[in-house]
Amino acid sequence: MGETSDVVHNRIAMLRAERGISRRELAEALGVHYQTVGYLERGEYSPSLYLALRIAEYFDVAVEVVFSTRPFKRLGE
Amino acid sequence: MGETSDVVHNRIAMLRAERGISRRELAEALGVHYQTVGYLERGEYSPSLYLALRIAEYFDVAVEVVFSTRPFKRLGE
DNA sequence: ACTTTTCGTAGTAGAGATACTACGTTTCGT
DNA sequence: ACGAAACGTAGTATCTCTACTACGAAAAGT
Repeated sequence: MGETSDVVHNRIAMLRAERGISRRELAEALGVHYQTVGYLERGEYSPSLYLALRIAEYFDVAVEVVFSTRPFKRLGE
Repeated sequence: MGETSDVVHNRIAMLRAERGISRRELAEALGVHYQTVGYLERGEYSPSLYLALRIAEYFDVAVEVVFSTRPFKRLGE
């Protein structure tokens, strides 16, 4: 129904920046189109659960580190 | 592309059994149709990331506790 | 035994996710 | 300054997810 807001926030761009890899590299590692990564980072839509699990796996972190129903805090505080 | 198998396994039915709640109760708490929970439990399809995050939140566990790209181990072993 | 709850199956309809192509813009290396 | 790489926008096509209705079967309550 989308009561509060069915938006999923993500830190893909941050994790990617942190590790210095391009969208194309990430997309290739995940086996998806490089534009798909762009759509995800811009929040145009959120990934399937399957993709989300593999993204977290790729970055070697828990799903909640990459995705959240609520906005992530900024780096300071 | 679905290289290996883009199937997502889940333990929704188990968690529900463990806590003694019905599909309808869970569905209501999540704000989804009660049939949707049935489809998920039977693996007819996997939830959106948004739903998956809220399911994990509802059961108060990490996403990886409920969902996995690989089959869960049985209780013994 | 009967009723109610729970679960499964089936079908339609609409929204969302992904692939893909093509072109424009910004950033980076040298 | 130039070319290349990275990023953004736009559009179409296809598949998946979710809602919803209706009906049947199994389990549980009384």
